[in-house]
This record gives sequence, structure tokens and C-alpha cells, in this order.
Amino acid sequence: MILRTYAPQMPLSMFIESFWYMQGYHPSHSRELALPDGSVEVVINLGEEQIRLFNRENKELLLGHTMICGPHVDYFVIDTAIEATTIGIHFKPGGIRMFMKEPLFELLNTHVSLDTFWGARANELRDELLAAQTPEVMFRVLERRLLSSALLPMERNPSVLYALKELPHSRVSEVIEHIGMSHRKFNQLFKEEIGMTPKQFNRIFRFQEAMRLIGNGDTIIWTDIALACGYYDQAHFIKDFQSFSGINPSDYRSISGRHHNHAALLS
DNA sequence: TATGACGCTACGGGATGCAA
DNA sequence: TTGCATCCCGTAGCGTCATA
Repeated sequence: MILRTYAPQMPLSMFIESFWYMQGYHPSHSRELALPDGSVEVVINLGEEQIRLFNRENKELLLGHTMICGPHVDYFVIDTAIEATTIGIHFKPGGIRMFMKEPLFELLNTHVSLDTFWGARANELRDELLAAQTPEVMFRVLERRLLSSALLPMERNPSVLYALKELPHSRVSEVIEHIGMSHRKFNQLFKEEIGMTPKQFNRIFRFQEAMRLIGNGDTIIWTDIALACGYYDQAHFIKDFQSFSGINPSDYRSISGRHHNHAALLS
């Protein structure tokens, strides 16, 4: 399998975590659990077949060759059999707002074809990527295309940036009080920019932190993981983990895959 | 259009039980 | 002892409505 990643330069780095390219990923399992991380991803399939996913209710979603994976607080399932060659843009929380006018909460827990928002530009981008010879050239194509389509001025809302920094270890009410907005106004702004409520973001961040610790640890003591991530105890940690992933932490540890946000489904 | 008041819901704190 | 599951209760978070 070939996997390449690239972190774009300023000013794109304010909005985008990384570009990635994957070729020849043929795992033994046919489906993969994708766990919520609160961010948005654009995925472009460079192969022939359409992108195929399944939501939490196991409902099939066929999405053509390009899609936006909206901010998720739910898990979904990827059909790995058709994911032969793909390239993607991993946005920072709320980062995609620089490239679309619509409020991000419309994309919560959804996948939509990229052309819904980008029109003909979506297919033009895919055509240009198909013509590129190497992943490095593709990354430059993405960089150039995104820079030319960004909404100006390229800057982020300071209140939302402050909240993103503080929410993981502060109460929502404290953050809102410091910003000096009414809770309703701030929640509306946060949902438009990030796609979910401040509390949902807080919980997702903690869930992500737990998965990172599980991935890094040789011997796992679940109580330690729970406390380190800010859960009151192991019981609440498990409950939260199941609500976000549909599986319990020990199962996750035994099936976690190519990335801590992905886990192989064996049946 | 923004905000205060209010009520509902979901989450967090705490306790406990069961199985391996 | 550890991991998982469930329950109860108080309250933070969030949505709705009325009002300025």
C-alpha cells in the first residue's frame, strides 16, 4: 500500500490539517468502522467505482466519485473493497467554512457529493488530479485549487478559535462567559462554523484523546485512560465510547486499524 | 435581530451488580 | 480485581418563546 501525506503551507494551514493519498489498500476485511473526530474530510476516489458507505442504521450511501464527509458525532462504515485509490483533504474543525458559504451544521452526520457545494469545479478537480503523475503533483493541484476558491478574507473567527482552544478542558459556560456573547448567539455561531454544539465538540475531543491513549499504550488500564481523558470513571468512559463507536473499548483495541479513527469490521 | 426567562433533555456524578 | 453495564438524581446545555 502507498500512503502519502502532506501538510499545506500558510495560509491554507490555518484551515487544513493535511492532504493524503492512498493507493493499493486491500485489507482482509471488507468493511471498516470510521469513528467521529469532529472534523470534515473531502474524499476523491480516483478509481472507477463509486464511493460506498453505510450509516449507523446500516443504510447504504452511494456518493459518486467525490464527497464531503461532514462533521460527525456518529460512526459510519466504509466499504473498503472499492477504496483502491483515493486522495483526500482533512480539514481542521471548521476549516472547510473558508471554501463554502453554507453553515456547517447542515452537514452534521452526513455525506454529500462534492458537486452539491462546488458544482462543476468538483469534477474539474478530479479530472486534473487524474491527469497528475504523482501524489506530490496532486497535492500541488489541491493547494492551487483551494487557494483560488477560498472565500476572502482568509481568516478565522477569533471567538470560535478561542473556544476550540479552551473547550477541551473548560466548561462551555466558562468559555461563553469569557467571550462575552449570549449563549444562544455563541451556540449559533459555533454550529455554523464547526457544525456541532460546543458540548458535542467537547465530548468528541475527549473521545479522540481516549483513542490516542489506547493506541499508544502497551498495557491498558481502563480506569487510568478514563481519568486521564477527563471522564469521571471507567463506567462513564465506556458509555460514552459506545455511544460514539457502537463498540466497547476492549473490542476497539483488538480491531483498530490503519488509523486510530478506523477499525476493521470482521463480519 | 438580539436577549432574557423558562423548561426539557442529556450528561455527569455516584453507587452498585455481574461476569470473567 | 478488572471490565462492563445499569440505575438514580442533580444540573449544565440547549431550544423555544416572548419581548425590547
